[in-house]
Amino acid sequence: MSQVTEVILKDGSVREFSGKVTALDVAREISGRLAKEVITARVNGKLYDINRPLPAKAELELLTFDDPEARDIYRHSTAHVMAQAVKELFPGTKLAIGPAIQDGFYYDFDMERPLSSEDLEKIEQRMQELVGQDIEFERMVMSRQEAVEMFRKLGEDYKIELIEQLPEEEEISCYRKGDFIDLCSGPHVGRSSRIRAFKLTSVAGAYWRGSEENAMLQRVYGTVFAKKSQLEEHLEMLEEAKKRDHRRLGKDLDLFSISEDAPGMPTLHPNGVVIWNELLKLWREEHDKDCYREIRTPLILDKRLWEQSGHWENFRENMYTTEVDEKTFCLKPMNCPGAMLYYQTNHYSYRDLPLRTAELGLVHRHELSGVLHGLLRVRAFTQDDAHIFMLPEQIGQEVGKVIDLVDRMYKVFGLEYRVELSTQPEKSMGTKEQWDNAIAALEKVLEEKQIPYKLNPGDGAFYGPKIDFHILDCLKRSWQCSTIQLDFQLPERFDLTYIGEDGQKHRPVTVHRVVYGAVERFMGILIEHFAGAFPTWLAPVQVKLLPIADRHHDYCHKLQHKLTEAGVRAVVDDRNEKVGYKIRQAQTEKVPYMLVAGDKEVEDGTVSLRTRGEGDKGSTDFAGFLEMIALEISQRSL
RNA sequence: GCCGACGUAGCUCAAUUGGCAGAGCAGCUGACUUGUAAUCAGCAGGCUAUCGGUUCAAGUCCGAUCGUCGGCUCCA
Repeated sequence: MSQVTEVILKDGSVREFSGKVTALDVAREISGRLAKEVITARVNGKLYDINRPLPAKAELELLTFDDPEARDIYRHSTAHVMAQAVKELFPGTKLAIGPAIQDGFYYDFDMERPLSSEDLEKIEQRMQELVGQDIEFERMVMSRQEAVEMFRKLGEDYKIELIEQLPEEEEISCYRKGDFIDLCSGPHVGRSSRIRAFKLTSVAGAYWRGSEENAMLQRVYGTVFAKKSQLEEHLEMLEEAKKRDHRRLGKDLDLFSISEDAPGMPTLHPNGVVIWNELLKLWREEHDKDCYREIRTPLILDKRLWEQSGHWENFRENMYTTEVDEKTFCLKPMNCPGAMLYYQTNHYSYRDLPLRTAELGLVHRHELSGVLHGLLRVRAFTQDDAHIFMLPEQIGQEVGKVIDLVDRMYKVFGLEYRVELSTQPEKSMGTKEQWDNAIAALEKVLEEKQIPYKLNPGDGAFYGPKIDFHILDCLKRSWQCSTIQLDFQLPERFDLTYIGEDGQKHRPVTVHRVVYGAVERFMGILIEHFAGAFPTWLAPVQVKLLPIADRHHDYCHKLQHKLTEAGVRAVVDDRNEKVGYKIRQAQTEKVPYMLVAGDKEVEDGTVSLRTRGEGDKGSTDFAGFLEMIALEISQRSL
């Protein structure tokens, strides 16, 4: 009796096959092209190898590289080919893990000596050969014991550790490619020849399971695509991203520098300070609208205070200290204790709340040297902080107002963001009940505002849960900017009170929140976001006046004066150079507007306008230009 | 902090097996008086990150320190 397989395709059509049939067979039936491109199949809702026989009744969906799940399988299979190549080239290498990641994959290896970039080339070459051999990825299911024994024989200690930690009911599967066997839930791409355009990009150390306690492994990163053109496009994109790197642009545009003598503590140059001041101007305008009151608290405070706040216990390894008069003082890593001291200087009625105190506070945190990264990860930074003291029933309203403020301000820059909610970490203060209430309050606000968010269990601050706003940089790395953190602990520790309607003392709730996060980091993100071509309102120099010859200098200086009076940042390039040269420099400085003036313009009282983006715009009436640019600046147009 | 790579003029980069540290741009001086992305000529610019070692000789080789860069979250 021959077995019949009934296949239901995505469009609802039904096909019948006799005997063993695989997803690849079905794809071949449909079209030769699909057979070439199919990577994996969804069979009755489960992902299947395309060379795995289908069950008697199969609802089948064929997935190609365009599908995100198939893409990850493709990447993961490439990681396996790489592992095979490494094991062949470096016998004795132990395999750890090799997952798919954004744009590619990696594999961690435990090996005798570190890999060099020449090794990467060799590995890549060997991979090319393996792919060319067109070996089948063969799925093997085995018992837990069989698997452990097999990997013990192979000396794959990490695989044994992984198996032992898999849940009891989990099926143990391996994949064999020629002589190479790896533990893997699959599925894979069927045959190695399906893997086409790959490149190994870097090698780095990485700890087994990400913990410093464990062995340091060699991690090889790679990227892979279904088509060569896609790979090339991706590599070009990375090159492009490098040009946007804020560290490169910070130097080119003379915005900031970081001295070897102050690692992680940036020095802002005059151009950077212009941007800084504009950011703070916007910030103050928007905060005034929401009735924040700005305060300033000390940089250095007695250790006693940090013991009271709980920072000494929970944050000590990140704090700088100094001895003065036989007392220990700490350089503030956060602004909250200062804000608490301010609250304590007065008595409050429930009518005084919410009290919104804002502070642009410079904080220092001793981050590990290896994590420093331009302006994006620093040791000294200015938080655009605020502490809101409120009645417990005001939480929803106040957090909602902050969310609106963040959204309003990010829109000015055209930045997109993702929201995350983080809950109670292992190391934390307060009771489970307090935490649960706080988390519930935050969830409620997000849901009421219909904001999609990702849950980060255990990622909250030690004093309370938080809502984070993440912005992506040019390399799609995610950076936390705004954060809204509930805190039931500090009011307790500092014994903050207000007098309620009942005439009794009550405990206020505190929200810590930042919008930019760190002003330095936000600037770094903006530099990359705009690739240094800032919108006019942020541009360090908004207009450059370019006289053609010496006799036009006076005219240009007169116009510069008018621009400056109107609040426009304008400079005259009165060096003894040709206009082409001056234009070239203004362009590389990414100045939004250039005004060229020669005999004709002086005579007519006009200017010849050139914009950064569109080039020569021809003769323009100066008064009209002034009006236009003043409006553009005041509206903070993008 | 850990793993790896790197550190030469303000910037970008050269310098053969260890054999006199060099170029372009920027800067300064002068000439040219300039019309939409680089005018020409000249001058100056350095304790090769720091400290120590090997050597007749070190930018180059060895060791340490400091810093920078890429990773150290993605679970078979």
